[in-house]
Amino acid sequence: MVMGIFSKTCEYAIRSVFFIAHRTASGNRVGIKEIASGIDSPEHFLAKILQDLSRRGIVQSAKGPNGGFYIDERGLKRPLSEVVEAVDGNSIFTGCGLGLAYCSETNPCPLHNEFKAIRNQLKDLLEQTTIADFSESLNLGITKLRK
Amino acid sequence: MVMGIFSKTCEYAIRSVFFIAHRTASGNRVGIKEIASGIDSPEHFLAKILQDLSRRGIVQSAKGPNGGFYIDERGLKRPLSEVVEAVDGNSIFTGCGLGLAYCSETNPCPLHNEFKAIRNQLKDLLEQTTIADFSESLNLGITKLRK
DNA sequence: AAAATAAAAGAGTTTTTAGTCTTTTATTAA
DNA sequence: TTAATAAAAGACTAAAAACTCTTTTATTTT
Repeated sequence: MVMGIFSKTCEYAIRSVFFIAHRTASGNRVGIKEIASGIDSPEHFLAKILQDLSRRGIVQSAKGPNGGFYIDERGLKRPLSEVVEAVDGNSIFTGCGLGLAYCSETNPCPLHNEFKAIRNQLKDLLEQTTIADFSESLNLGITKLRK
Repeated sequence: MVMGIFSKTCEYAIRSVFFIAHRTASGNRVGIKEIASGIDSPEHFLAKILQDLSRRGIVQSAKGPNGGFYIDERGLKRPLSEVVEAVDGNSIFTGCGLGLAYCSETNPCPLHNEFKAIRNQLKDLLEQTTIADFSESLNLGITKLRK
């Protein structure tokens, strides 16, 4: 009954990539402890999420002293939709609002077209904004990532 | 990782009220077995959901022979948003997309305004359509409720 | 009144999501 | 080359959501 648009895992993923992007703009790295406390998430749980994002090349990591997570030039230009898809899959963009597997253009559920418009708007938003897009507002303290 | 807009419970709830409205337009009642098979949901699980909707007055029920569920005149005019709120609460309309409790107009998360537009669109859609609105398209067989 | 019917209620189990704890591996700096 | 550091990996536990099964209560028909 908590019910966000994304899973909690995905919320942590998005907040963490924003945080990492913001903190590693000048080539440095940031550790899991700092990220977890910076975005108010459970440390080890976030570690799992970042391991996965790392395997997928969305974030980069380095072990050992001065190691940590960072995001390379290409990563900063990635749309947010890639983060969301990596974690929650693409059903949020394509799935039927009423949970009907058959639902399609030719075989629509009662709310098919209405939901399509909303899903497309979400899709556009996530595809048009990149990970880097939010560093600026975070820098200025206009937006925040902690609870 | 299945991730619809609504919980499965809520999807069943919406599909069942559409089904009941459609089947009981002329004052008759429909039993839980028929509803469950009509919308492809687990019978006893749906029973719980309908018990709850019944307590809230969204659907009506009658025990015994010729008993079953139905929706009265007032119920048919209820907006879909009441069904959704009864089951999933209102966080879908009000919650922060990134799961941040503090997030608000004066203390926005990085995606606050973007998500607000999407949430409002969903809210409008659900508030402007009533339970009865879909009987017609179901009658014509244009839309369906089974998987 | 008894039998049949059908929802209500209660008490579970299963599955998924979220979160924790411990050990291992890689890297770096002294 | 050893000690320290930090992510990766693995094996868990906890909580929530989804689902099942059984018993009870209300209603109606015979």
